[in-house]
Amino acid sequence: MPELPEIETLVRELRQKISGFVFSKVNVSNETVLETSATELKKIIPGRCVKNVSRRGKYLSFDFENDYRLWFHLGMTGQLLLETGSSSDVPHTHLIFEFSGREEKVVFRDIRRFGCVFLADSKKEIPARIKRLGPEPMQVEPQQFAGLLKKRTGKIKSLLLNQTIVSGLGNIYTDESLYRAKVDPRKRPDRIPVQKLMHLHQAACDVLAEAISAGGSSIDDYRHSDGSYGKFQDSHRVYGREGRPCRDCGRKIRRTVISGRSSFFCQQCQK
DNA sequence: TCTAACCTGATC
DNA sequence: GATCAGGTTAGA
Repeated sequence: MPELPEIETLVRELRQKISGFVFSKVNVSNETVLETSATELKKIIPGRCVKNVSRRGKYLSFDFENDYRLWFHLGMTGQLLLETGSSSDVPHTHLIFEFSGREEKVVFRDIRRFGCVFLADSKKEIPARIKRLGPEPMQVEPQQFAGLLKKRTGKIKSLLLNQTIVSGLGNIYTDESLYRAKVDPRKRPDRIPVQKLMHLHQAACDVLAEAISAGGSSIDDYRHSDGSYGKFQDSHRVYGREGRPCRDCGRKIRRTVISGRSSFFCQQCQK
């Protein structure tokens, strides 16, 4: 599910809603999503105040004092919800965080359990998973973006999905970016002019910004922190539109498989 | 650089 | 029953 716009949406909501909240306890019903032991979590979390909620790539973090952070990755089906009722009955609820003097609880739910949660003292050490991330697409210069891709081999779509090159793009937003930049997802970057790669960077920034404004894409499992749906799925131009007409030329959108992932594109428009 | 594997559920 | 799904990664 969740790519950069979906995580950014959650970050903005949760920052607004729980900044200043102090954790009182954490309930762990499934340890398999934890990369930090339940024992340590229960020892460290209570009493910590949420100073900020932030994002790096597809990772979200609750920021405490002294650079202590609680990191979340939502995998394919992860959800971070702010709930008031009894959330523990809902299947696949793995963690529930409670706050001092507050009714709301932060609930981590993940059907397929590809997500993960871990604590880190960022002052001592940046977690390896975070450290290896490439730059944020919206914070990198177009020329640098083009340069990062140019020096690699492989299909452009695979490279955009590689989080160590650029972080935050997933299957939806790579396809949507490549469509807008009119680049064939199967093409190798050494056969794409630098100008076009820079155009691709602009396309990615545009798509990401629009998706954030729409609150992300809710196709299957992604939900806002209040359980509501994102809206950007209605604006997808190629993703999930196999056989339907291209918005620009009317030809049928094609589906192929790249890096084991479905890839949607218009063979007429994307060269 | 690419594939298979990790998991569960929905759909064909 | 087989196939597919917003991700990541260990191993070939």
